[in-house]
Amino acid sequence: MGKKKLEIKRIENKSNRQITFSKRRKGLMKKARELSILCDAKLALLIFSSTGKLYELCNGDSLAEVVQRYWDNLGASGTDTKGLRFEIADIWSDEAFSQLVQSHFGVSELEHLSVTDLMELEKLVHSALSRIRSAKMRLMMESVENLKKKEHILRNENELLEKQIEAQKKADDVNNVVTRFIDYDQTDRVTHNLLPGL
Amino acid sequence: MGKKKLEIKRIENKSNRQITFSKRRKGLMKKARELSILCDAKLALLIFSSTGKLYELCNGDSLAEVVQRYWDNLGASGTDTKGLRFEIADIWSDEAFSQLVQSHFGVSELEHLSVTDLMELEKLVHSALSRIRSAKMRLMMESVENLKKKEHILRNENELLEKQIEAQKKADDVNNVVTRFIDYDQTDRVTHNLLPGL
DNA sequence: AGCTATTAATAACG
DNA sequence: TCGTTATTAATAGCT
Repeated sequence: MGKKKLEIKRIENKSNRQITFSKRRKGLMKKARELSILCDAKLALLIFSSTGKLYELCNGDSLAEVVQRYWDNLGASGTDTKGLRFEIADIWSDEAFSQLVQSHFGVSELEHLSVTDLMELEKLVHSALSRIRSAKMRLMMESVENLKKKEHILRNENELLEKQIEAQKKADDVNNVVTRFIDYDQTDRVTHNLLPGL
Repeated sequence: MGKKKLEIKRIENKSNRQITFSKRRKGLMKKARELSILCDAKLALLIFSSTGKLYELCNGDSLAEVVQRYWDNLGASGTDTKGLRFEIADIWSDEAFSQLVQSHFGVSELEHLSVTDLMELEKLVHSALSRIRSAKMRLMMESVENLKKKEHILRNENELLEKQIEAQKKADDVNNVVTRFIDYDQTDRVTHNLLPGL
């Protein structure tokens, strides 16, 4: 969906690859967020660029997760306002975060916030982080539980089927012997009469 | 991009939500795959439908590896002084930790440590924490993968058994007809001779 | 599960 | 890097 149709294979030109990565990553995350909102789905998306940079999205909220990366990786200092400004400035392009700030403080530019506001924002983002973590953990536990249940059900089914086969094998053996007798007894007439298809 | 612009909010109609989920999930996964190919990116995508069904996409590495890398990324390094102090306070009741501090610094009370000691401890605890987290995540991902593998194997086994049963049923039907003929023909002698156990 | 009118994403260019 | 635009791609509402 560009000026020309693009073949789906590795883009060799490094610069073009980087541009396409940036655009498509943004688009992908947007669509992921939309899916989670529209359809009430839980999702997690992790993307590592070819240079190793990590982008991730969890449950439709890219903001808190990106902040999580900054928080844990760079180590946000509670008192270093300059550092906080810098970090948040880096993720400032994020639409959801921008909206959150707008609705919370009435402005969308971080530069307009006071130190007090920024500290409140910091706290808010931090609590979002822990909620996201616990939600993520719960999801994983749920998926483990689901898989275990599935396994159990399948095991039972398997056992049942195996018993059925055993039973049928026995019956079949009996019939085989009988059948062999019939063959031996030259009763072709009979089988042909009764089983014209064979 | 449909006949009408769709507002991005939860679709209340269950049927429509399901349809949209199915369509958009497919689209999202396609785009994720394209991104990974075009831009040489590693990615992992997990989607849980509202009914709990899991869909996942993961290129290159196993999901566990991608998540592992993600987790390692988070646990790299950092000095969140406030957060860490809080965490230390929380786990302070733990005897083992107390002993660790004792053996490391010669005292078991945090209050007796110098700022330098506390910073060292902080670093130590942080790295321990990230190692624990990464181990935990790895274990959980492994168990998920194992369970999925088991499920797959069981499903295949089930399919096979079901096919066997189908085949045997057919054979059985044939034999039943033959058996009924034999019964009708008063060949009790034969079955008794050949199958004294029945 | 398909179809089509629309909207949305984006490749190439500036 | 950022914005614009010509195209292609995705999909919402129907059937």
